Amino acid sequence: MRGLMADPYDPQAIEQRWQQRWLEEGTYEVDNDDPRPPLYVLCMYPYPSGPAHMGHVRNYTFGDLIVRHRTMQGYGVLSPIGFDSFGLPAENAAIKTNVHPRQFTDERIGELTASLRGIGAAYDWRREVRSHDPHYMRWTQTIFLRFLEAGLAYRSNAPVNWCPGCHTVLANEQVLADGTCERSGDVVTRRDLEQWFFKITDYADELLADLDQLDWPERVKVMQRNWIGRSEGAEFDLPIEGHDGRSLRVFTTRPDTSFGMTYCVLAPEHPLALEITSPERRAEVERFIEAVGMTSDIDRLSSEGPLDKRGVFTGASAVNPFNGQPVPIYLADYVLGTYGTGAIMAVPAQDQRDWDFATAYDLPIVRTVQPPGGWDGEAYTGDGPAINSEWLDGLGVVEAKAKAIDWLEEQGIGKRKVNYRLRDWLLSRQRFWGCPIPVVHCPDDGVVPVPESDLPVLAPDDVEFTPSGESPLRQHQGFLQVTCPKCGGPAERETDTMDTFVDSSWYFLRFTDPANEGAPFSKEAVERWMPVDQYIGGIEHAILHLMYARFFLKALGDVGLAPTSVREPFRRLFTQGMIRMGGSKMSKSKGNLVAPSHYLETVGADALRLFHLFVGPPADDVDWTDQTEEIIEGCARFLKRVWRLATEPEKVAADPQAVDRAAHRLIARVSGEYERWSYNTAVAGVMEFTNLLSKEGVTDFAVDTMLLVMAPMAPHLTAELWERRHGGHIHEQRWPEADPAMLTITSTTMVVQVNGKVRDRIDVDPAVDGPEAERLALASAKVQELLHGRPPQKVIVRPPKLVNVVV
RNA sequence: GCCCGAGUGGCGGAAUGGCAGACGCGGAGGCCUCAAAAGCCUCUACUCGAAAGGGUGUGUGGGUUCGAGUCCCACCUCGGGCACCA
Repeated sequence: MRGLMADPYDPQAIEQRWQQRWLEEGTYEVDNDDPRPPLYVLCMYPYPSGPAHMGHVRNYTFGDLIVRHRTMQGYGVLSPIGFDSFGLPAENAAIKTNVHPRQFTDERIGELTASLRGIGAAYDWRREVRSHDPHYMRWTQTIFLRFLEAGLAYRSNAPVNWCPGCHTVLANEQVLADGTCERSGDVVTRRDLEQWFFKITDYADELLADLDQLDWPERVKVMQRNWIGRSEGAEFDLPIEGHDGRSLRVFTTRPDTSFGMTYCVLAPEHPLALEITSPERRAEVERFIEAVGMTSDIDRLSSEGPLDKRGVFTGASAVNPFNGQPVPIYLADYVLGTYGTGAIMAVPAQDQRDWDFATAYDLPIVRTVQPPGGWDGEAYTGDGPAINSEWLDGLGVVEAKAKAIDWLEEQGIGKRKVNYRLRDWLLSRQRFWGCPIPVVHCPDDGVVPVPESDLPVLAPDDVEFTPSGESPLRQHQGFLQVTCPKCGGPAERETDTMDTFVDSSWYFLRFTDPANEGAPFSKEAVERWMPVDQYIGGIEHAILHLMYARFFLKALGDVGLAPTSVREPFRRLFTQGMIRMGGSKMSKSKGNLVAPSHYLETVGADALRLFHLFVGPPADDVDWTDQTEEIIEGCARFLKRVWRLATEPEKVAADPQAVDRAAHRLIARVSGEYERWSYNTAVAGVMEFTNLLSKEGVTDFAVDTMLLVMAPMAPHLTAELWERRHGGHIHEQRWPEADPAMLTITSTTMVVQVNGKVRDRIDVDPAVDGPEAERLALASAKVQELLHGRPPQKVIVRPPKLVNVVV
C-alpha cells in the first residue's frame, strides 16, 4: 500500500485542492445552535489594501492554528472574517485615478480574500462583513442614532486637530506625541470647528476599572490606563481681587499644599484671561495670547525654550482662601485650556514646573511639606509632614489632603473632583469614503435624525473627488438638499462621515448574527458568543481600536441594543510582533514589502506558515534578513521530510514501544505549548520527533501522532497525508491525548556535581530514592578521585535529577 | 524625566533555581553521483591541549543559595509607551 503513495510532495496541488474542499464543504462554518461548546476566536479584521502582506500572514496563521486546534479539541469555534473597508487610501486613489472608491475597495477585497484563502486560513465565510456594505452601514447608522438619542453622541464647537494632508479632522488618539498625524505624518494644526463627538468620557471610570478583569498583555493595559489618566484631587474657587464676586476655579491633586500657593496660572485661552487683566498690562497680555495662539502644538508641548517668555503677569490677584493672602495671577502656556479648569494654583515648593516658573519670575517659594533630611533638590513631591500650613501641620500627605478637601466642602468653596486625561471621541470626518452621519440640519428644528426606516443613508456615486477640506458630499446638491423629516421644510443633510473606528467598534458583534435584518444583532447571539475568547492583532491598536470597542459594547448595552451581561468585548488579547526590515516596520508606505505570494508559488503555504510559527516567540518582532529566505527553505525541507516519513518510510521501528512512548511525550509537549503560545518550541518538538523517526524507524501510531499534532500548523499537508492513510478529514479527528502510562520513562540521566560543577552522569531508575542516589553518586570514580578520601561536607540529593557533593 | 520590556554562539532562538546553547539557519568534512541538484551521515560557544582532559562563558558589578541565564540590589545598552495633565 505504501509503495503506491510514493509520489513527491507537491504543495501547490495539495493546497489548492484542500482549500477548495474546506470552502465547498463548509468545514469551518458554525451555526448559532451548534451543539458543541462555543468558542470565539478572532483576528482583527483587515483594511483591504490588496493582496495579503507578511504581517497578515503572521496574524492569520496564529489565528488559524488556534481555530483548528480548538476545533479538534471539540469546540464549535466561531471563526469569522471581514473587511474594514472604509478609509482614506481608497478615496486618495479615487482623487488620483478617478476610480470610484467602491470599485477600488471591492477589487482590493477580492485580492485579499484570495490570499487569505491561499494561506489556508479557515473561516465561516457566510459571516463575512464589510464596513461599506449598505447592510452593515444601516446598522452603524442605527447605532449612531441610538447614541444620539441617549445623549452619547453630541455636536460641539471645539478646537480640533486638523490634518492638512488628510484634509480632515482627527481624533486625539490619531495625533502622535510629536503633534503629527499618525497616518500621513503631517503636522496637525488647531481649528475651531463644529464637530460630532461620542461621550466616551462618561465611561472613563468603567473603562479603567474593567481593565483589571481582562487577560490582556500588561503593557496594553498600562497604555490604556495612561491614556485614561485618572487623577483625584479637588476643585475650588478663589475670589479675584477688585472684580466683585468673580472667582477663579482651579483644579489640584495636592490640596494639602494649598498654604504654599504663591501665585495662580491661567491657560492663555482661559475665558477670564482678558477680563481680569489690568489696563496697564493689557497690551502685553494680548501680545502673549496672540503669540501662544500662533505657536504650533509641537512647540507649545515641548519643554524647551526660555521660561521667562512663556508666561505673563495679568496685573490681577486672587485670594488664597486657606490663608486669606492675595496671590498674583499669571498666564502661561504650560497650563492647558482643555484639562481640568484651565487654571491652577501654583505651589512651587512641591511642583517642579511651578518651581521653574517661580524662579524665572522671581516669585516666592514656601515649603509646606517637610523634605527628608539631606534633601538638596528643588520641588519636593514626596511624602512628609505638613509645615507652614496652620491646621494641617504635622499631617502626612494623605491625611492632609483629606482634611483640606473636607475643609473646602465645609466652607462651600470647593469639592472633591476626579479628572481624566481622556477626552470625548471626535468621530466626524470631512471625507467621502466613510459611513454618512444620518442626520439632517433644519433651520427650524436643528439637528433632526434621519428616520430609521430611511436608513441607510448612502452617498451618491457621482461626486467630485477633490480634496477641499469639506466632504465632497457638500458639493453634491442632490445629496445635500433634503426636506426636514420633522417639519417637511427645506433642510440640509449632514455631509460629514464617521471615523472608520466606528465601523470597527462593533463588527465583532455583527459576526455573531450577520444576517439579522431586524437589528444589528440579537442579544441571544451576542450572549452565546461574546466576549471573544481569543482576540489577535497588532500592538498598534493598543489604544485606539481596543479602547473604542470597549466603550462601544458598554454603551450599546446601556442603550438597550446589546445585553448588559457582557461589558467587555475581548476576554483574552494577544498582540503579535510586527515584521521589520532594515530596522523599520515592513509596510507598503515604506516600500519594503516582501510579498507572500512568491512563497506560496515556491515552497507553499504550509512552509510559510511553519516559518512564522518557528522563527521566534509570536509576541516578538521578526527581522526580515538575508537569512530569512534560508530559514523558510529549511521549513520546506522539514515538510518534505514529514511527507517522506508518512509515504515511504525508510525503516520500521525496531523498538516500537520506545517510538510510541516518544509519540506520547510529543503529544504532551505540543499540547502544552499550544496552550501557552509557544509555537516556536512546538515546531522544534515535532522536528526533534522526525529526527527520532528517521533514526529509529516509524510506527503507524507515531506517524499518525505526528500528523495530528501538526494539523493546526500545516493543515494542507497533514490533511492530504491523513486522507491517504485513513480517508476522511484530519481536522475532524479528536485532538490526541497522551497516555500517562506511556509518559513514564524507564531510565534517566542523573547529574553528579562536586561543588556545583558537573563531574559525572549516571543512568538511574527514575524512581530512585535519595539514599540510593547518594550512594550511587559517591561511588562514582570521578567523585572519589576529587574527594581524595576526604568525607563530603554536605550532599544535596534531588533524585532522580541531581546530586551535588560539597567538600 | 517617568513607566514597561529585552540583552544568551557567526545568526533566529531553547532552558518549573538543578547538564546553558534544544530546534533551525549558516559553516566544515564525508557518503551517494561521471558530475550536479536533491537526499543522507558526522562535527560546529570560546579557549589551553596531539589526545585524554582542563579552564572560561548568558550586558557590567555586587548579593542570596549547596547550586543563578533564571531570584534580589546598583549600573550600562537597546526597544516600546508616556511626558508641561496641575
